[in-house]
Amino acid sequence: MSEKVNTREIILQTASRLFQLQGYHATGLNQIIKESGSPKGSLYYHFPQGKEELAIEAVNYTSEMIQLNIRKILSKINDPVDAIQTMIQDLASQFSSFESIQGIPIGLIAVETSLVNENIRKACEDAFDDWQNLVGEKLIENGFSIARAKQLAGVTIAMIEGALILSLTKKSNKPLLDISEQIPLLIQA
Amino acid sequence: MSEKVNTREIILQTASRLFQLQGYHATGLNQIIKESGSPKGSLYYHFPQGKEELAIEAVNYTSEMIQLNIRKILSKINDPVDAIQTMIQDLASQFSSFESIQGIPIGLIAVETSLVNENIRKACEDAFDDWQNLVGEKLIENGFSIARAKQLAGVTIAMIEGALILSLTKKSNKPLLDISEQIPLLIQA
DNA sequence: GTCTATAGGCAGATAGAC
DNA sequence: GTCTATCTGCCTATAGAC
Repeated sequence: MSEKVNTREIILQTASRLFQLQGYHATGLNQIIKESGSPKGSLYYHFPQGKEELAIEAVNYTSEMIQLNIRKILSKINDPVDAIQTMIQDLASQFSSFESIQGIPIGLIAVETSLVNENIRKACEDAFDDWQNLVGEKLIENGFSIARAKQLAGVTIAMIEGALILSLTKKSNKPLLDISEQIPLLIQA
Repeated sequence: MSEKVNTREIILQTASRLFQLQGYHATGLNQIIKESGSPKGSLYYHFPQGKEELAIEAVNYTSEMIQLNIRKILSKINDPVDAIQTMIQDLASQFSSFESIQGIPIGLIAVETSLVNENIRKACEDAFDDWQNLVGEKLIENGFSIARAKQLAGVTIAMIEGALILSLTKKSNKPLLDISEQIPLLIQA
């Protein structure tokens, strides 16, 4: 109903994007308020705990966006090998266009903060677990044992995160495409 | 000959350790000089370009330590599957003891800086390439084609980096052990 | 080569008007 | 709920004595 756009939402989206691109420590609140067009007072009104709270909410927000994407692909493609390969190739195709990449960044924030900030680390752990569970359920539906499905889903997430690191570093989507090719070797009855 | 320990070396080792644990942006020069016991003047004498130069040298230093470890394992174990699994399990075993982990950290620095600092990014890319080449040569010696060996070596590095992220985030070495189990599926004649 | 003091800027956070 | 002014502290970097 309200024509007024939600200030909190704008701040959150801006923060999510910047944390993803630059990481936690390299992203300043001043940059977030500047790019979101909101003053600092509003930021601290909506996120009273400051940068830490904002980071946790941003991780949750990003995780949910990624979950939506995973669900969409998994429901559209029946074969789990095809589905996972499509997920990876989707990421790879984003790579050429812009620097608007989803997904690594939680890995980035996770490693930056895992030894330093327990609350943010936990948010990242939850994100990884949620993605892993989505993939794991798909494998269980396709006849894998629960234990094997969980393991393979975890391995898949690890491969994707690692390939994203290499792709970012090498400025090429080849590492992503290379792991996509190996999925059939891993996932076989 | 000189009883005097090399100041430059101490600064470099301290910086390497801190960058690995905390990342580039979270590590301040003040912390480095405090923990190394060297004054700021010495740091800027040995690394005139400041933090960026120090980070590049630290990445190179860390990469060489890891290369030594990879070479040692690859020369001791003939079977490539065994050798790679041993590398991964070595990493996994470091995990329980301390927070003295090697290896991720270059992934951490890589992602932190890849979009922001071209010189540091390049140093990280070189590190990844060196590790990949060591593994790749081992596979070529064991009968894999050059193309397939390069691809598998890259996939191996990606899996290790990704599993390290998950292991750090979950505070468990299980993700590393899980990828180790999959190596035989990937590497087969 | 080693060390100290300090400059200059930006960080996260807060107070308080509106 | 929104916005500005400001505090304190840490950051990288430099100047210059020894």
